[in-house]
Amino acid sequence: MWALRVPQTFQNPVLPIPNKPRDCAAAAKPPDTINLRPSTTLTAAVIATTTNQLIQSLCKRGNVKQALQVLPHEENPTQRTYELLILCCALQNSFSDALTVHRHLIDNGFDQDPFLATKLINMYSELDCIEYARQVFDKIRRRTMFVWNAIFRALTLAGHGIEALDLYREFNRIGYCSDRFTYTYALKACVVSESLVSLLNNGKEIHGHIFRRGFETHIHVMTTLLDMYAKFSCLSYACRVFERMPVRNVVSWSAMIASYAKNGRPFDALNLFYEMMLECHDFLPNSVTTVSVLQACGNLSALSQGKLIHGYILRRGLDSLLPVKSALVTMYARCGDLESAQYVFDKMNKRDVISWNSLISGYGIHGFGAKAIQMFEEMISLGVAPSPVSFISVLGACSHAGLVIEGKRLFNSMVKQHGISPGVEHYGCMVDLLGRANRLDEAASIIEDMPLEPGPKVWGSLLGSCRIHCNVKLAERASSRLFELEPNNAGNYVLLADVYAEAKMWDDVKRVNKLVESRELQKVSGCSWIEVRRKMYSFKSVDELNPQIEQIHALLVKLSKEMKEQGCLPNTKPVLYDLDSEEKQRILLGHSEKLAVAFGLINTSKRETIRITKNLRLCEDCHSVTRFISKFANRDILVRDVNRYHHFHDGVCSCGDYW
DNA sequence: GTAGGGTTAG
Repeated sequence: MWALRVPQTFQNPVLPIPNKPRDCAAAAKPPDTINLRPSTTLTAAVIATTTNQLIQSLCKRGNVKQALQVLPHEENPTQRTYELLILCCALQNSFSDALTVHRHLIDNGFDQDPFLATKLINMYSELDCIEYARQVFDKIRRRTMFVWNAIFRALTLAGHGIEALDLYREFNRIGYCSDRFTYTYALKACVVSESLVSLLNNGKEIHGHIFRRGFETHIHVMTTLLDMYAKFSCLSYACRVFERMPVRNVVSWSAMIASYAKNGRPFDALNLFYEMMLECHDFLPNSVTTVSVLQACGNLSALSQGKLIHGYILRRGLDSLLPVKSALVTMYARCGDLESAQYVFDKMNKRDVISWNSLISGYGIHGFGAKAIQMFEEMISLGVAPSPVSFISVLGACSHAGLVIEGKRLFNSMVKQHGISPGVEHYGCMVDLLGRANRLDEAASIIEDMPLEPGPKVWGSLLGSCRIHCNVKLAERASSRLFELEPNNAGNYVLLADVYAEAKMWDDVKRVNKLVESRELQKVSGCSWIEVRRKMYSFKSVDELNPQIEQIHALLVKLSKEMKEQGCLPNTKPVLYDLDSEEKQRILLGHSEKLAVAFGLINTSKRETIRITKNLRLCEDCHSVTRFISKFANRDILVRDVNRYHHFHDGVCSCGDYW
């Protein structure tokens, strides 16, 4: 099935290419007196013996304006002259000059030249003028494979996936055969679609064509195919493509590592990286590979692994590129080592908006909202324009720190001061900011008034806040929308059941749990992990696999007695079942994060910070127990949950019990 | 004359 949609741009097919002033065209004589800068006149004139050569020479120097001054004096501009003019306009990013060249080319009868049409399509694509590229394509009668591939590339780069696939269907219908380039563009078109409807089936259909036409051995096509499946989170398909590739190179390995890193399988990403180091003797990982590996380390909070990779990057001299440095900043921040993140950032001799965003979000997840705002403002004062992601980072930081007024101010400054209209993600941040701060009505009215369709993330933020502040009515409203939008996301049902449990509405808890069972949904079970002496240990609730499990349980029972003696009673709210208090306490003692903390206490030295990561939100009881342990055992404990960091020190948590 | 993998958020 092909999805069809007429693009908006087709409604106005004739685009304004201005007419060349005729008096200029009439002056077709040798350029004996042309007003050029003295230095240019000298150097260009020495090399050029004809006007065509002079124009070409000026283009090669990037002087498109001067080349255009000379152009009217050339009676017979050649294809090569136009080619260089087009390339120069694209390189100089000059749209007005591009239109002049295009007009001139039409006037001189070159508009049906497929070679120049290809170049024009590429030029308009680079100038972000996809409508003009499409018009060139529509007008050219002789469509070579270069012309077709150029428009597929342009549409794909512009994110017009549906339009590209629509045209690709036409291409096949007419009887053209895809080559290796067409296949890569068509596959990419499936993932860049602006539509909410998944084009995975189109991708699978193209895969079928590739298979039947014997392109399954082509490394570029296969790598793009692998990447397409990964972008649709179809990891098993991506793996199969990777495994069946007859030849692999650094790009195919990197693509597979990135697929794991981006799809919640950081362990596999790291394992594959190491396998690559062991198995591949003809090539080494490059900077792109290491960026994905750093991302995996950050996702795992695997600080010592991250440091190892950092060492490797330095030894190989891969640290000169900005993406590697930004990835290092993120890795250190996500691994809980903000000092190192700041150190890497400080040592950067050049920074772009992404480097700043990395640091801002780092401060955000650690709960240092004011510092994140300070960095955001410093970035602007240094002349770096904030991107939409900068606002997500800084608004997220406000949300974690409860900085409602500052968050509102920053949100309002988006359009007024920076010309960025808020996207769904920004509204989601505001719902989160207000909701967490128990301003649930305000959060709900943000959703009602927003000009965009609130997606599942926005309703999810509201439901999350309803869970924190136990608002049954609003939770029911948010979840009914979420059940429509994401019927298979078990997390939403769990959140609603949490709200009912807290309100002691046990019949409703049962009803929601039955719904989960009847829909055969898989709840994500809590999992925590800890890195001890460069090894990762993971824990699930009621874990019997760890050889030290008895020792861990004994320690937790001892600590819980100690807590009770000091008047700290267990918080049984997080237990969703209607059980007696003792049974609830027993369940609470089996929570994965407590097991990991106890394991850390047993297996690390007194001065070491215990670093734990959890795949879900930290539960209230585990939070208060960890706070107690940090004082009682005099240990610094760092816990990263799905949202943010908690630094426990001397009985206090950095989140101020606000998370 | 065209091609594959990577950085920031939630």
